[in-house]
Amino acid sequence: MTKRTAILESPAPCCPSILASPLDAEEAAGLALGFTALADPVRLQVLSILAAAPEGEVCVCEFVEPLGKSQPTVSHHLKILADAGLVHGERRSKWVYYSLDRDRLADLRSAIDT
Amino acid sequence: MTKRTAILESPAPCCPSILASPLDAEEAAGLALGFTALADPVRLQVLSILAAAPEGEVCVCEFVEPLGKSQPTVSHHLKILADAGLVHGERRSKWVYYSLDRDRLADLRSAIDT
DNA sequence: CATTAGTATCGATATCTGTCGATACATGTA
DNA sequence: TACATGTATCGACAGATATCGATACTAATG
Repeated sequence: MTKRTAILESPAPCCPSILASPLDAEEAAGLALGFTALADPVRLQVLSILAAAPEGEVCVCEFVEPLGKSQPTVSHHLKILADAGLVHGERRSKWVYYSLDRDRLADLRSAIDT
Repeated sequence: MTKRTAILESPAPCCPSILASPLDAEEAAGLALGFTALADPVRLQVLSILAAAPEGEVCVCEFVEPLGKSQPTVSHHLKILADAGLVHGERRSKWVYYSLDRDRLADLRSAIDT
């Protein structure tokens, strides 16, 4: 038994909450990875642009001008967000379209839920 | 008028949401400061310890052993959390007691609310 | 006043991170 | 095949950050 009470045999205790019980170092490290992805202005703008996109997806090239960053820098931030599971990229011909993973964002939100 | 619709003359548009409309660089920078405070395992543990404290406050010296960090390091992290508004410290005789600011945490949560 | 104990600051250092130019890779087109 | 365009990776560098020992500050106590 873990120290967090299981809720009806829930298969994966996906997201530890800060406020439930004191986090051990490992849980904290995992959560910190997620929040590190949010801890940058450019990446927050990326997420907000994705969230506002009518089609739900945005091509890499469409980020460059509004963010005011170079293409390699944009690519770098998209990779960090993708590694954190917050976005997903899909190549369609020459272009790569990124979309927001709202479930993953909800996981992080619930981690700081009261 | 700002681009965010005012809600009944709400005085301070305290917390921009990622998902409402595309953030400008300034809004994003402000939010990133908050998430930067959460982007560290030690600080997440600090918050979880505070949240679990029955009295709602914890003395600095009580963090050192469970965190496994030196006293200066603990003090450093508490300062970062305090600067971000997530905790508040109050000196009582020799000791400084820190408590969690749940409202500020809720602000950050709402910023990534769907 | 001297001492003790808790906390914050300082200085140093190793590591991480954001940024960009150059370049490689991928894909469509002439 | 050669070329053009979109994207990712590489290499380098400046700035930020986590950490700790030494030290200064604060408050109680002998």
